Order: sequence, then C-alpha cells, then structure tokens
Amino acid sequence: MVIYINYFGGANLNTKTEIKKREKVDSLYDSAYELFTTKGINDTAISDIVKRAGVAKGTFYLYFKSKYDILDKIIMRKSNEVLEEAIYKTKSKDFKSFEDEVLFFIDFIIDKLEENRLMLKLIHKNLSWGVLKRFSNEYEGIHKIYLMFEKGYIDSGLTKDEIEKILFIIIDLTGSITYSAIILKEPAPIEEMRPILFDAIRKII
Amino acid sequence: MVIYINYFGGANLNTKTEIKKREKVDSLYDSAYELFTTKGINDTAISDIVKRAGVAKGTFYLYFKSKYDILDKIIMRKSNEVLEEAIYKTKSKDFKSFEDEVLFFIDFIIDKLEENRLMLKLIHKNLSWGVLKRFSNEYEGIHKIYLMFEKGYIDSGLTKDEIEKILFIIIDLTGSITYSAIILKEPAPIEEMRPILFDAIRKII
Amino acid sequence: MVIYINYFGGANLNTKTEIKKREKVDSLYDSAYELFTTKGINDTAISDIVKRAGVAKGTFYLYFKSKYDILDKIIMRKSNEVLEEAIYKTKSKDFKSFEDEVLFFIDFIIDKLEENRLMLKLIHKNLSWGVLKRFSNEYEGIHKIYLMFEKGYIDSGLTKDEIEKILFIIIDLTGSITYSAIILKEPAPIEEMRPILFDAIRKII
Amino acid sequence: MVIYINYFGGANLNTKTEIKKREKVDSLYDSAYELFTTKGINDTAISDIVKRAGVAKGTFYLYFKSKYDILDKIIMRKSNEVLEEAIYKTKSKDFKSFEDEVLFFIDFIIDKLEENRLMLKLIHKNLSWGVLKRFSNEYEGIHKIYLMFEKGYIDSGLTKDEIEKILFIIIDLTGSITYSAIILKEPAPIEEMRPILFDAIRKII
DNA sequence: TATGAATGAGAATTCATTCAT
DNA sequence: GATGAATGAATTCTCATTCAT
Repeated sequence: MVIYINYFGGANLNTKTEIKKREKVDSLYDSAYELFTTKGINDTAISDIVKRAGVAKGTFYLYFKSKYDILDKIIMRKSNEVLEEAIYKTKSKDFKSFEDEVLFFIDFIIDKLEENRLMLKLIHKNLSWGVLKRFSNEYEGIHKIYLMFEKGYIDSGLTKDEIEKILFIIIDLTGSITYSAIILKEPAPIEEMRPILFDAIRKII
Repeated sequence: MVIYINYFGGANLNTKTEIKKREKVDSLYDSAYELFTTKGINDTAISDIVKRAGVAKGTFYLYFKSKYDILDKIIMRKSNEVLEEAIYKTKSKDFKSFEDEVLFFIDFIIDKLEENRLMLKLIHKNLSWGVLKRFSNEYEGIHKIYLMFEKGYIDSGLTKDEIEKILFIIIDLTGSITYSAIILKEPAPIEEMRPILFDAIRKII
Repeated sequence: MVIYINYFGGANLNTKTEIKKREKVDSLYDSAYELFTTKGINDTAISDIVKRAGVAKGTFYLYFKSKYDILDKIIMRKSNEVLEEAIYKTKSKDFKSFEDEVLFFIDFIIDKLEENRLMLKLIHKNLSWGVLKRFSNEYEGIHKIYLMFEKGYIDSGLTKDEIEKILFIIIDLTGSITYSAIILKEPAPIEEMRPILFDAIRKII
Repeated sequence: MVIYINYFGGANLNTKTEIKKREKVDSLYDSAYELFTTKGINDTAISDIVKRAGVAKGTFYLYFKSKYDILDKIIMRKSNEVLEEAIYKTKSKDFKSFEDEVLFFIDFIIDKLEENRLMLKLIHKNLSWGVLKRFSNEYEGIHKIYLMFEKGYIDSGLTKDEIEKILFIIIDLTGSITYSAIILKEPAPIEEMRPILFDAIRKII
C-alpha cells in the first residue's frame, strides 16, 4: 500500500519542518564545536560530526560545503558571542577615562577566554582584527567595538585609520598573549601576565 | 684477500656513508619546506615530499616520525636562522641606546620576513618567545636574544622574570602584527604598520 | 511532483537496499573464505578480498574491523555449519546406546572435514569446546551438542561440570587427531587413525 | 693510515671470533623468543629482533633465512628442552607400572608448561608427535620418548605402528587439553582438568 | 663477518563525497 | 528535505631484503 503526498502540500512548509531543520543544523554546530575543541580539527572527520549530531552524512552536505566551511562559521559565531557580551557589559558601566573603558573590555574578554580554554584554542589566531573586519557586516559585535574606539579617540586629532591601527594592535596583542599565557603558560600564567599586558596597553593608548 | 681497515678502527665515522645520509636528510628538509610553503601543509603528502627529494618513502620514516615531525623541525630551523642572523647583524653595530638596538633587531626581522613571505606564512605565530624558549638548548640564536635583553635592562632594577616577560610581549606582538600586515595586509600593509608598531614597542620598553 | 511512501512509514526496512547490503557482505565472506583457504591467511590482503568480492575497499571496513575480524567470524560460521548438520543427522537416527550415538556424531564430523580439507586447515584447532562455548548464544548447533551429551549421561550420577569436561576432551581430541591425520597424514592417514581414535573415545566414555 | 690484515690469518679462525659469533646467534634466539612470546609472531618484525639483540639487521640474514626460519628453530629447541628434561626425570625413577611411568612423564610436562605459559602459547599446536618425529634425527629427546613407549608395550602383542599411534594420541591430547586449560582456562583450569585427562589417558593405555 | 642506510613495493586504513531510495 | 550505503582515490606507514662499506 502506498500513500501519495503532494510535494508542495502544506505539510512541507509548516513550522514543524522548519524547527526540525534548525534543530539539525544546531546539532551539527554543537557537535562540530565539541569535536574540534576536544580532538582537534585535523582529527575530526565529517563522519564523527554527524554521528555525534545524530544526523545522516548527507544532511551535513545539505547545510555546509566542507569541514572548513563549518569551522569558519563556528569561529565567527563564537568570537562574536564573546565580543557582543564584552561590549554589552562595557557599555552598561561608567568609566572615568577611555583607558579604563578599554582595559575593562579587555579584562572581560580575558576572563571569558580563561573560563573556556578549549574555545580559546579553537579561535586562537583567528580573533584578530583582520578576520573580524571581514565579517563585520554579518556580526554586530565587531562593528560596535570599532565605534567604541572611535568615540574614545574623538578629541585626539588622530585619523580614523590611525585609530583603527591602534585598536588592531591592542586586540592582536591581547589575543596572542592570552593564548600563550592561558594555553601554554608561557612565559608565565595569565595572572602574572595580565598586569604586564595591561601596562603595555595603557602605554600604547 | 685483504681487508683494508681505516685508521679510526671499525667503529669509525664512515665519511662517505655519513655524507650521503646528510644529503638525503637535507634533501627531505628542502623538499618539505618547498611544498609546505607553496601547496600548504594539509595538501602536502609524504609521497610528494619524497618524490621531490628523490628518495624512497621509507627513507623519510627513517628520519622523521610524521609530517608534523618534519614541520616542527623546519619551523625551528627557519626561525633560528632568522634570529641568528638578526642577532649577528645587531651585535656588529653600535647603538646609542638599548631602545635603538631592539628596534634595529626587530626591523631586521621584519625585513627578512617580508623578503620571504612563504616562510612567514609557515612559521606564522610560532615565532613566539614561548615556543623558542623550549628549543633554546638546541638553538644558539634564541639564547643570545635573551642575553642581549638582559644586558639592556642591567640598571633598570627589573628582575630576570620581568625582563623575560617584556621580551616575550615584544616578540609576540612583532610576530603577530608582521604576519597580519604582510600576509593579510590587515589592517594595513607593513610599511604603514611599522611606525605604529615601533611606537608601541618604544612605549613598552 | 509526488513522493511515494511505503506502507511501513519512513523508518521502513528498505528491502532493496537491505538485500544489496546482504549480498555485499556475503560476497565478502565467500571471497575471504576462498582466499584464506587457498592462499593462506598471511598471504591474503584485504585488497585481494575486495577485488574478488567485487566491492570497494571501503565497503570491507563498513562491515569488518580487520582481516582477523572477518577470519573469526568465518571460523565460527563454518564450525557451526558442520556441527548443526552433524547434530541434525544424529538426531534423525535411532541408536541402541549413547556410545553409538556419540561415535556416529564424531564419524559424521570427520567425514565432513575430510571432504573439505581446506576448511579443516582453516578452522584447525579452533573447533574446540572452549571457543564454541563462547559463541553458544549466537549459534544454535553448539548448544544442541551439549544437550545431547547431558541426556546421554542422565543416569550416570556425574555432575553437569564433569559431563562438560568429558565432552570437551572428546571434541578436542577429535579435532586434534583429525587435523593431524588428514592434513599432515601424521602419524598415519585418517582411515588408519579412525579406529584407534574411536577406541580411545569409547574408552573415555 | 691503513692496516692490512690477511683474510686467512690466524685472527679470523681463533676462538674469540667464534665465541662472538655464537654470542650473536644466541642473542638473536633469545630476543626472538622473548618477542614472539610477548608480542606475538605477526607483530614481531625482524627489526625488533635485531634491535633487542643488539646486532645489525644484516647479521640476522647471515644466520636465518626469515622470521619463520628462526621461529621453527626456536620451537624445536624449546620443545626438545622440555622433553629431554621430562625423559631424564622419568628415567631416574622407578615405577611399578608402565602406566605410572607415562603419567609421571605427562605430569612433568604439564608442570613445566604451566610454569612457562608464554612458551606454551608459542609451541602450542606444534608439540605434536607428527612435528616432533620430523626432527627426531636432530633432537635426542624426541627419539627417547618413543623408545620408552616401545619398552612399555613390549609384551602387549601390539605392532610398532600401533604403539606409535597410541603414543601420538596421548601426546596430542595432552598438548591440546593443556593449552586450553592453562591458557584459555576452558573448560576449567588445569588443576580441575588434570585428573580427568589422567583418567582418559589411563583408559587409553 | 658485520654493519645499517636505503629501498620501494605493498599493506592497512580513512574519508569526503555521491546518489538511489 | 533526509538518509546512509557505497565508493575508491589518497594517504600513511611498515618491513623484508639488499648491498656498499
């Protein structure tokens, strides 16, 4: 016995289908993130990802082009999450100086990364201004940081470009030092490096 | 029938054999370096390396455990080469201040990396003090930088640890910014970033 | 556009796919058995097996972990086949004594193994009670032998354990002697050894 | 500077050279035995053997044709050792019956194999009369067992062939049961199997 | 005799991707 | 949209054997 279902019937456009679809995609994101952070990117196969996500292999290719496609998207999602939260917390406070504001912002990010070392390992080297800027249209958080900085340097007489470069240097330095200090504990644990890093940032600003 | 025994006895260092051996190993290093920098690490197979080197596959495994083994060794070799040369050039000059000395040193490294972008791509952010220190016993260049810094801060009242951390920050920052500026041209080409980086370093010192 | 859905719903047992799948697995079993018995285990490569089976290499690894995995499964399958048939034939006859029943059973097995020397070579001394018992849950034949024996010793006053040990000795001895006599012709061909073996078994019972 | 040594000079025929040679061969035997018993035959490479023996790879091929060549020789050496000792101990005692003599002999072998389970694992399936007989010219122990049996059956009226077959059955059964009981502990540990095996042997004799 | 660097064929295994269902 | 069996090229790695020294 066979049942005929019209392809364009109401059933396939309803919410249930859409929810299921989103569930699968999210499941793939979560699974890939979990495996990338624990096993490493090279040692994670698509088959591992789908197995953990509980979906079929073909489904992966319905939503992502390759392992590196999903990786890029994960990095941007996670980076943006951290930055959005850091911006939000920074904005909800008052500071006597721009310097204090930037240091609070950096401090918050370091705390977040320390809490989640595996994520740090994954986004390492990718949390740089260059990469972030590429996605700034898609992700809110990234653009907001720039605006914060522009406002801070409003009376400095510096050009927009110069401001951006300084911001870049600070973010790059933070990412780099934080990674070394937290993951490699080189040249010292993060608690020892934090004041030295802050001192350097203060001087740069 | 007569056997010829070399003066150094049976356990002698058979020169012909040893030379051939070194030639093969060097050939593997060169071949791997060439392929890693042009095709990328993931897209380079061991069979590619040995084919280019003109040796048998087994020979590779005689000297290296895996692709990542030879990669690590290449990164250390190349990093050390750059540092050794930078140290050598710096020492052969006179400077009116320690600050000038460090900036010359950094400047030389940036020039070298700019000349050889593929190498920069390969050693990427591995040119950090943390990684270097791990190999400092094996590689001369690395230790020499530290000595230069120690001398520079001789009257500063800073402890050895503090000096090392500052050195770490400077090298890390340089590596990170240089990579972005030269390879990604983000946030600006190296010529625009160089004065800003130097300014930051001068402030940190 | 219309989608046909089979009566059993989405989770249905897709017959066509399942049949194809089973065909491939069986083909691998047959191919491996053929090669193991003719070329030997060490000289049979996975690539030989799949080539003969007409499937891709990856398909092998879809169903078996390694060469030794398929070997174990083949040995159990073949051993079970022989035992099932021997049990079946024995049960379909009447005997004046338990001794006669056991000897008929053993005799049938020896005949079967003689007919198929290559199989004997492969399962060699693996046709032992110990190995069989491990698989007795999966394979019917194995359990049935035990039941036959238990019934034979019903009035002997022996414990279950003691019965099992005697059965073990008889099967082990049969397997061992049959192998030597048929394959190695040592110390004499099977026809000369059969009466002596039967005499020994009769004494043991 | 070069020293000329005449190839046929006294130096190369002297005892020192011979001793060194024997040391190397013995070292290879010991190393191979150790590795075969601990890692298994398939998982032992010639390179493992020579490394452990402390000799060069080429040296192995000076004395053995292949892995299976040295394996065969080891099995015969070890089997013969056990049998020689068992025969020696049996002969140095007086027994009231031939049956007692055989059981003592078997008992001694079981004890020896139990002491050295790894050896049992290795020679397993090879300690059969068939194999032993093939080497009886080279190894003393093997021939002596036959003589012992022939003497035991001197007044039985049995032919030489019949005696040999009985001996074969007993040795095969012992080897097989001992292996299962000691290594696999199937169907029961050796201590439980020993009386049942002895009972079976007594009945066969 | 003894060495051990070199070989390279070939073994096992993986995995991204496709496609019929 | 979803599935997962099937593919087979590609890759890593092993190892018995040779041979110049």
